[in-house]
Amino acid sequence: MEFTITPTTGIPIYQQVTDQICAAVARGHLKPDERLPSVRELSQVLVINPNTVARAYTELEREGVLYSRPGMGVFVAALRAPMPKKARRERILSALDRLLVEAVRLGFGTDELIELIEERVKQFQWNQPAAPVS
Amino acid sequence: MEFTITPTTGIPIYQQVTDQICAAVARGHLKPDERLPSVRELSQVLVINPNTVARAYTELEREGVLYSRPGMGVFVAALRAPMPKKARRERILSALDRLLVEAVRLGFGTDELIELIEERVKQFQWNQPAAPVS
Amino acid sequence: MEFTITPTTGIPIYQQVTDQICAAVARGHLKPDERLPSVRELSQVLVINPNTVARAYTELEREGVLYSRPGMGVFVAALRAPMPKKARRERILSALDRLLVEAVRLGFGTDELIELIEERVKQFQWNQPAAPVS
Amino acid sequence: MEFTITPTTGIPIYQQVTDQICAAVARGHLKPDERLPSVRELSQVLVINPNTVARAYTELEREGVLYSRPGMGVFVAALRAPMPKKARRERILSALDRLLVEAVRLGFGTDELIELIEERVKQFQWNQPAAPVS
DNA sequence: GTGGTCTAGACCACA
DNA sequence: GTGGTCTAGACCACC
Repeated sequence: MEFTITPTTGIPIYQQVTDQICAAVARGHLKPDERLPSVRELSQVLVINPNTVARAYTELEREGVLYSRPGMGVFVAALRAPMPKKARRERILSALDRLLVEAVRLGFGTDELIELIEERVKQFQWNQPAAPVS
Repeated sequence: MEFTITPTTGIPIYQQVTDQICAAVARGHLKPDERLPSVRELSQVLVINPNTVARAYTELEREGVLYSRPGMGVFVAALRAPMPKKARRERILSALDRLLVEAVRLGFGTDELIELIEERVKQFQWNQPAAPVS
Repeated sequence: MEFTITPTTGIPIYQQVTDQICAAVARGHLKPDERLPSVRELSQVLVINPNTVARAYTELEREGVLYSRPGMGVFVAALRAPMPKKARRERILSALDRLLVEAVRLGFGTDELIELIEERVKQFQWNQPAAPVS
Repeated sequence: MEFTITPTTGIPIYQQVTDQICAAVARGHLKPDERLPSVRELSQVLVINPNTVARAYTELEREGVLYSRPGMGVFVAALRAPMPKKARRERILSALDRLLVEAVRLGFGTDELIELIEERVKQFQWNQPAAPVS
């Protein structure tokens, strides 16, 4: 459970938190019913406002990735039914298009881009599909 | 010159405009010294606020992708020197990471992702590096 | 005496306990002067914190539904005088409105809703008024 | 578009707002692409904090009931695909059970309850199914 | 101790 | 003008 916040990147802090939690869940670093750090705890570690952590937790709870038991803490939810194939495909294509637009703007070729992806994937310690979390 | 605006996608409208112009330039659909539609014209076609189009043009002018001749209109600038390699790499990696986070969340594996990219690239009619435009 | 606890439903656990005890009393599954399981016992069965069970018992004692004999345990109280008609009506209307809001959100029609209620009531094995318990 | 806030009822304010907007949409009082009052406007009318209104709007946006265009305002989304029958049924049954528990506690009989519902439904000006909104 | 809600006020980006 | 994010600090209910 190591999170990194980059406040200057334009990506909202609460979203950086949700993304990293999702990735940790999908890769199995966080297992079902495992307890996450408390709101106050995590806010101190990341040096951000407790409300910001709470917002991240709340959103993931509504997405079904986490569940909270007041007085007890926040926990990883059991794996959920996979989302419809079509919706899943649409979401990844939308994200992919954003990358391709940037690649075109920067003058990257297909081969160079794929090479870059394969390199980055290794750093992610990820190459097999994990359980979808949202 | 066919642009598509999706107001609800979270990506600012002015940025959707700049992205699509950049892509058109990089892929040769817009050639140097070619004239773009006037602010008023384009705003009517896309059904968006003229200020938004003006902002997109201004930004691209500042980036050196376009130039304006007062009273004549806005034109595509000549190809520019490529940006520093390090900055270029950082920008594409940042965009790439956002895609990978989404892919992990949705449970895509490396192979499935790369396959998807190759398929999408064909639809983009793009596989060779073009001149960088910003 | 079979209780079901659903920790994730948003309804506080102590309230789920009081609700189910009240319902059991009102439907005659628990009779006056019958002894309830001890706090420790029930907390083990339901896998919840003993404090939570204690709170439920204390609350029902305060409401006059249960009484405790120190050293002996907790017992079902004799039936009490009904609460004022106006207060009773206000409480059920408040609960009813919450249901109706949900029904409207989900697009249920009046008929469909009432049909559902009649079906559910049968499963509750309840169709005659029982003595009010709180 | 008349909203009523009851701060003392225990139901969170932001949820009272979301409920009333949902009901208005489902009953057709708010039509697709209709603009809602701005965050600041509504917060002044209801005498609550702008953040609270914003939270209500944000949640409904994520549920797909509303959409926002930064700089323009918040609008009613087009009707969405209905949710799966099973999920819909589960949600209404869960809400229904909460009502039945209260009814049993207060000693209401089936007939009395249904009579009450039919009476309340008339005040809601609602008896036909409307489009589901969440 | 835990999470949940609300208020207040600031700053930014968008149109 | 609009919505979006973040901080600060308060209060409450729950366990």
